[in-house]
Amino acid sequence: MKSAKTASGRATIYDVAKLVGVNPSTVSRALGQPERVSLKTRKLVQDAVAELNFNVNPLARALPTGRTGLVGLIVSDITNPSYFDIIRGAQSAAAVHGTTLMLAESTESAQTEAIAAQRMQPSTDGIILAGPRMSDPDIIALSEQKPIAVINRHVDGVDSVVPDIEPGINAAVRHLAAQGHHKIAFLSGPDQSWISARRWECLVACCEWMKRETQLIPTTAPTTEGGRIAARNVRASGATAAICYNDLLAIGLMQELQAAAVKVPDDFSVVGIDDIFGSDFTTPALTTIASPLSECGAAALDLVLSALPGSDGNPRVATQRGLHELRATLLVRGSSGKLVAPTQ
Amino acid sequence: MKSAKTASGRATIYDVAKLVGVNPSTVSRALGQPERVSLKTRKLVQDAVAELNFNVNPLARALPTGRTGLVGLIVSDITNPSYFDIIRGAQSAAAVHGTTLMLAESTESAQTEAIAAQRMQPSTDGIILAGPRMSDPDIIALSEQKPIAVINRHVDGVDSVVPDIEPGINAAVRHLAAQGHHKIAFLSGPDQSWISARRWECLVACCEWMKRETQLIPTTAPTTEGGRIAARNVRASGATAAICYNDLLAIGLMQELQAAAVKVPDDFSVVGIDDIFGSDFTTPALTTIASPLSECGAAALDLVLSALPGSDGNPRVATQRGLHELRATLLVRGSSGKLVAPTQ
DNA sequence: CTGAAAGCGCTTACAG
DNA sequence: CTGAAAGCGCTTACAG
Repeated sequence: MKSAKTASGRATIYDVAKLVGVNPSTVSRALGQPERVSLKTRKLVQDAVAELNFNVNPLARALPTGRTGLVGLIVSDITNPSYFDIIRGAQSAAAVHGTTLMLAESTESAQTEAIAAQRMQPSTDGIILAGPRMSDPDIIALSEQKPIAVINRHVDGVDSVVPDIEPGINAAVRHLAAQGHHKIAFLSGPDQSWISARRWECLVACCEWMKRETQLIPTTAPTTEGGRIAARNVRASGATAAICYNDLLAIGLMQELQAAAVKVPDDFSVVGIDDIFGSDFTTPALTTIASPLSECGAAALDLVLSALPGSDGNPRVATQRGLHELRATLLVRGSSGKLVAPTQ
Repeated sequence: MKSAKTASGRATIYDVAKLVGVNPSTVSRALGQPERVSLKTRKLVQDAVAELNFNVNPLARALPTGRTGLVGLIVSDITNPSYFDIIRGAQSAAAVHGTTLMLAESTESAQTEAIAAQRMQPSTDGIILAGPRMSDPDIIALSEQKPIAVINRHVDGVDSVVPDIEPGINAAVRHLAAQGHHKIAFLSGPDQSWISARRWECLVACCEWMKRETQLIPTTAPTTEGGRIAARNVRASGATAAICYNDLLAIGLMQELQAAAVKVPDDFSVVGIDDIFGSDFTTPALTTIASPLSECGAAALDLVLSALPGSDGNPRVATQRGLHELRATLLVRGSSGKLVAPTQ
């Protein structure tokens, strides 16, 4: 540490004030509301700030104002690439607004998630929950303290960002049906995943309409490993195609099927959801229902920020704001296609 | 917001103190140094804390103590999957220590990076710079204010984490030489990337020793797109194999070569560096020099934390601390192999 | 346009 | 073991 201006080694507005010969409050004004200060002092303060290499301490500022300039982002599993896009989107949006992101992970545990949220709560202006595992009441309780935005889940009265999956699922089922598939398996996500249940419901409704069979295959984890493990059950179900809760599951499933000499897509078609990085690296490239994850992250950040006192501040659902880009769309690549050797 | 205990809607130690009937300072002690308070009051305080759902405000605590419990992490490009592993490693390590990560991005610009660091500086206990683009003096200046740890770069007197790339490069060159390759191209990283220069130097030395030719191919960006663009120059160089600054470059190069009907690895071998997520999804799977990125993130966080007043606090280089796992190792997969149809 | 004062929520010597 | 006081760095009515 360098010879200190202050205990923490940095210059404060008092140092600036002394150098300029004004009151600290004037420095504060020159910094925060320059129009309320004479051009001359403004200039003097700027010079002193530059000379002392002064930066305002956002933490100290946060105390009297209640605004920290920090937004928390809690993801359930930082290992999961889907969240990378969300993090990226939120981070970029944050940068635009001069806000900084605080990152935490719930490791798929509702309790860890709640604790992380509690801990972040006092030091942030608001929190984004990406794919939360917490209960609705817990989330609502949280949202009563500070703005909360939820991604991929709907909670009454809480701002949420959930891209419309229906067009994607519809397109996928239609696509598979057209290729001769009659029974479509669904590899589900974690039990507490709200969005997994929605996707399954949507698939059921769609298959009913299209007169196709469908079957739920539970998985041990939303990972490639989980997909691998589920492969046997998928095969045993008699389905000839699968739509998976996420791309990781789909990739794992495909790998395991191929390891068992099941040809994709000739013998079996695989469809993922998300379009994560690398999903087009596989052979065949993964057909997937692309979810605008990065946009979701950005939208969630915008929601939090606009819910802050000073903004318009009406809770709303991003998908209802006419954010037309927040919908899932089918991306047909190589892993889905005509059934060459039906198993039934 | 709920009916407020305080302006920000939360209970403070004053509320707890009032409820218990003690002085706020006693509450503070009961929370921070419970052994300095009678068992009875400690219990009373705990109950009141639970009843009021009180959480200490880390920001307010930070002001008198100078410790924020926050560590900043600045990456040059959040879009680059290599950084995901670093972020992940740092985040996990942070969670273990009850520390929270603040995330920022420099978008490959030295200036943006410096600004981000300046902004983070007052509100964090220390900062991790992953693949910094800033100049040495700037980094040193930063490190004089708060603990700094640098990943994939060496700066005099600054804690740094840089996995030993040499064993990986050596193994790669040996491997390629054994497969009949005589000229090896290197697709370089960004100009300001310290580690790119080191990797190139290392390759030159190794090729010299092994009596192989090598040639530097500059790239426009460390992305798949950059790899694609470089493909033509790589081909023109007469090299029959390439080692790339990172996997993204390698994957792009491979894609473009394949698009031009160049067979990998029969006509040309491609080797990446990092072993990012998805690098084994390609066909052929990418041979790569695996870098322990996640461990680097964790090690950097440990360095920052241990440099804090109260810890032993001697700057050192992680690789010198006997962290044997921090070395790169060759992962031979399908994208490298025997030269079937040499071009020269 | 600027100063002096009080306060944001917490901690920590200093007394007792 | 506990209270009263001062202070961390900043902001914002309130006067002038």
